[in-house]
Parts: sequence; C-alpha cells; structure tokens
Amino acid sequence: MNLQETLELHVKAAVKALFESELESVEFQATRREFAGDITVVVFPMLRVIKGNPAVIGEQVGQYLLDNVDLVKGFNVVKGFLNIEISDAYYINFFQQIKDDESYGFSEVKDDKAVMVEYSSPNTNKPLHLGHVRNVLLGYSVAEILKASGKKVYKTQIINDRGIHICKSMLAYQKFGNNEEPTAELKGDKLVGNYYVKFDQAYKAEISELMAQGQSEEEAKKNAPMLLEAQEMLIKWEAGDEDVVALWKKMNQWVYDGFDVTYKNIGVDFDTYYYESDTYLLGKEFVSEGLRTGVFFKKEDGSVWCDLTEDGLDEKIVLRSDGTAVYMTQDIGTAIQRIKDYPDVGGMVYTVGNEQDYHFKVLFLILKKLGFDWAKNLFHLSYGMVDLPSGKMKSREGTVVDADDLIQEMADTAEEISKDLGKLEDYSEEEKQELYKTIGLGALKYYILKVDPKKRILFDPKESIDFQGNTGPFIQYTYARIQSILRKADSAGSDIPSSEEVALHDKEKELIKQLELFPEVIQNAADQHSPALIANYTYDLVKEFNSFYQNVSILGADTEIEKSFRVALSRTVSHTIKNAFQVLGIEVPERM
RNA sequence: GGUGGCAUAGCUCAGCUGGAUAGAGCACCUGCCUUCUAAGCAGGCGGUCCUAGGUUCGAAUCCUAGUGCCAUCACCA
Repeated sequence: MNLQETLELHVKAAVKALFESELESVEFQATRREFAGDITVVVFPMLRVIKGNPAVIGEQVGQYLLDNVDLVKGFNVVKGFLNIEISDAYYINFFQQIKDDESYGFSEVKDDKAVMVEYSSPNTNKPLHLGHVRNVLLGYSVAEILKASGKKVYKTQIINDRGIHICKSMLAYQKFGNNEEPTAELKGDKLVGNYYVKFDQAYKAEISELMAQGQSEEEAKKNAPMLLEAQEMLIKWEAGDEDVVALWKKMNQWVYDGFDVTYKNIGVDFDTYYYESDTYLLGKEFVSEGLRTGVFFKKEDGSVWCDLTEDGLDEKIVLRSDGTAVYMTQDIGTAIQRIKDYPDVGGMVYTVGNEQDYHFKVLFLILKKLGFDWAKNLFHLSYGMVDLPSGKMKSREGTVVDADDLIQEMADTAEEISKDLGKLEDYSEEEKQELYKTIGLGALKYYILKVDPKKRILFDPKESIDFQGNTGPFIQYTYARIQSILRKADSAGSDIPSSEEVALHDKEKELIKQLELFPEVIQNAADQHSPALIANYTYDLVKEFNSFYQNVSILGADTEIEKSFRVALSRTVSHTIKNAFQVLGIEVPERM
C-alpha cells in the first residue's frame, strides 16, 4: 500500500470520527513548493458531504491525523488545502525497500494474454525517412513499456511488398539501371529509392511533352507511357511473369537488407514479420465468409462492400469488382493470420500515422462484425506527422530527411561537442565512436519521444536538435555522473540509516518522493500508450538529482552513514534512469 | 460540405481523473568550476492558456458555438 492509499484510509476515518460522514474518495496532490508539507489533501470536495468552512475542516482533519497517524509529523492549512508533513522514517523505510531492486518499476508478467505491437510497416520502394523513425521509435517504446507493465509482447510489422509503387522503381531500374548493384556506399534501399525518384522524373517529363502536344494535364497523367508500362508490369507480376517476379525478388531483397542496417542502427528489433503478398489471400477468404454471413454485400458490378452507415460511417469497399484485393482486404487477412499464428495474442496495437484514423476505425469495426472476440482489444496508436518547415516530406521529390543520414549527423554533433569538452582522452577511438552514437541517438530518440504521440512534430533540419536542457544527452550525462561517483565510492553504501533519528535533507526527500512515482508512471504510460510520460518523468527525476548533486556533497558527507545513504540513493536514481531509458530504447553511457 | 485531431511564453513542449499565484527547456540577462564530470547548478526576464458564452465553491482542463491549421471522407496504400 502506498502513501496515498494509506492516508486515504486515515482521512476517511478522521471524517467518520469527526463528522460522522462517509467519504467516497479523497483528493490528493503534491504539495506546492512554497508551502510546508509533502502531500496535500484538497478539502473542497468534502464539502459535498460535510457542511462547514473548508479551512476549519482542514484544521480538524489535520489535527486528527497528527494525533492518530504515526507517519504524519505535522500539518498546515492554507485556504481549503490541508498540507501534510510526512515523517522522514516513512521515506527512509520506503527507500530501504526499493534500493536494491535493479528492475525497479517493472512488473512481472501478470497477464496470460499477449499483445502484438505492429510498427514500421514500410513500402519496399524507398529508404526509411524521419517519418518512419518516429513510427519505429514510438512502436518499439510502447512495446517495451507494455512489457515493463507486465504484458507479454510480440513486435511485428507488415511489409507492403507489392503494388504499383514497387513496379515504378522496377521499371525505372530496367530502363536506366545498367544492372547497377548495391555497394558499401549505396545501400540497397537507397538504390531502389533512387529509381523511384528517376521514375517520377521521367514520368513528369512525359507529361510535359504530352501537354505540349495538346493533351490536358489529366489526360497526360493517364496516358504517359511510363505509367502505362508500370501498370502493365503490375499485371505481369500478378500473373506470375518469371522475369518480373525475379526482378521484384531481387530488388525487394536489396531493400530488406538496407532496412536491416537502418533498424540495427536505430536499435530496434522485431519478433515476426508479415508480408502483404502472403496475407491478402486470407483476407479474400474472409470476405467470402462475410458475404455468406451477411456482414458484407455485393453490388451489381461485383464489388463487395461493408455497410457501416448504421455506425455513423460510410460504405466501405472490401473487394474490387475485378475480384482483386484492396488495402482493407489485406489488413483483415493479416489480423486473422496473426491470431492464428499466435493464439495467446488477446489484442493488437497498430502504430500508424493519424492520416489513417478512419481506415482503422473501419477495420476494427469490420473485424468485430466478423465476430472475432479479440477485435475489441485492437488499438490504433495514431501519431502526428513529422513535417518540415517546407511542408510534407515527399520521397518522390527528394524532400525527405533520410533516417541513416540523420543518425549519422546526430553522432557527428555528439562528437564535436565531446571533443570540445575533452573528457575522454583515455578512450580508444572505437570506444569514442560508440559513445558518440549512443549520445547522438539518445538526443534524437528523446527529442521525438518526449512529445505527445498524437501531436505533429515540426522538424527543422537547419536547427539541430539540442544537447542541453530537456534532452536525452542531459539525462545520459546525469547517469554518467552517478556512475563516476559509484566508481569512486569504493565500498558500496549498503549501510544506510534505518532509524527515525536521521534527518533527511530536503533534496534527499524530494528525490525519494520522485522515485516513488516511477512504477505508477510506467503503468500510466502503458495505459495511455505514451512514451512521452516516461520521458517527462525521467527529466523531472534527473533535474531533481542534479540539484541534489550540486547542493549536497555525496562523497564528502559529514558522517559515514550519510555518505553511504547518499551513494545508495544515487545508485537507485541511476537504476531508475536506466530502466526508464530502457523502455524508451535509449542507452545510457558509463562516462561522457 | 460531413467527420476526426490540434491550438499554452519569441521558439520547442509539460500541465494526471476540474483545485492554490499556469510550469520546464531553448533564446536573452546575472552569478557559480584549486572541492564528487559546468552536456551542470542558482537566479532574472518573458503568458489575453485561439475567441465568445455556459456548468462549478473553483476551468488551460468539462459543455456549446465560432476562428485557424492538419488529416480524412477513393474500385490508392
């Protein structure tokens, strides 16, 4: 039972004893800094049950608590706020309980149903850019947060490996490629992406030409030979044309190899992969099934639809009149396939941009209508777009911030700063490079994860990401500082005060209070699918620690017991930073 | 046009189920490194919480209407 729960019982008892009334709940908040006290009871809500002056009621309840509850050491009332001072013994005892727990904040798996988290889900015709980076970081972190909150988790993605967009890259490669192959300088995904751009250039040139010949823009766009050829290629692919399929396989493999490098760079992983080309057929099966059971209906032209008008939505197509699958068909198939493959999965999280809010609303509804009980546990982790000052990123026009480049730039910035500070003279070149990457990635990941997922991010490549203030490196730096102290504090502080006699320094007490919040923050972040809550918590913790560090001497404490206590406190803070950053997917360095 | 999201300091963002004088960082200005790592600490400057109503003892937070930006409403994905 935590402090708040304990106090709630006592406040209820106080109200019963003093006013013969029953409170349903008690409202608490942290005491504001300018007042004495550790936790505050808001008296106003009690007025519904008790009549009287809030200040007087606060006074009476406070006195009752002081007289009857050991851990209450004092109180004061300001307007309708009862500020309660808690004894140091409470905080010291609490700290005793958590100080040796290296996985503090994490829960054991307590749910027999697993959650599948999908993220990344790229098309295979171009490299990953900053938008994908947000997706990948969010999905990975939410998966880790869910694990930490006691869920079994599978990480997965759906790879959109077929369609007209891939044919465009393939066609341009056939025309202009000269059998170019990926090299160390040019990864496969980049190579394929280049041909996607080349397609677009050639296509646009043809459009201009046709328009010069007198066609309207609309006509020209439809009639351009490049597009016609790409469409022809798609038909050939679906017909299983050997040459086309061979090229498709070759180029897709280049892209997968390129993606793997990027994922490894970012530091994310997947437990399973799904390919659109594998799952759309299962989707079609269930469309037939739904047609039989009346979930769907067929129009005269043969296309199949789902009528969602009673749910306040429109009719949605699930199969084209020519019998081919649409996006929705495939997503129905993929969802069902996943549950078949992993029967312990009880719910899924889809990390996909908010431009697809409607799609997922419909998908979930259709799956419910098809009668799957797990359909009620589907969640669209919808996040805002990452935009540039110039607007949307467009791969075709080359206005994207490339993921690999960005990671490299961040590491370069970290290197510059580190060199200026010159604290790593005795590190080997290899160790240094590794550290620069840790710091650079830390800056990037924190920058993206600290903002509420549903808000859009405006990223200005000209203004580099900060390394000071509310940033990843600031937090990493604090961690490194603590490690430095721990290295110097020869005998680890296992000998910490247990008596009520020790007076806690204000900064020490604030730190313990902050530590106390961590498990709840993890649960909240899991419930809300929000890494931002973890990031903001960690920042507060670290700020508190730095203030402690600058104002209180740890290794130079007056007594041995004080020194041990402060070392132990620092160590626990560093565990907590490490654990918080682990679920954000950010590494912490021993030095920096 | 219908639907959904967002709007807080010059900039980037917090603000939990409504609670005290709305908080951080960056930028700008002051101090602090012979003492545990100054990527730090201590402090200053800076606000019509988009607007107008409403509910409430109390609203940045909830409701209604409006404004602005974004997305979506395809036999595209």
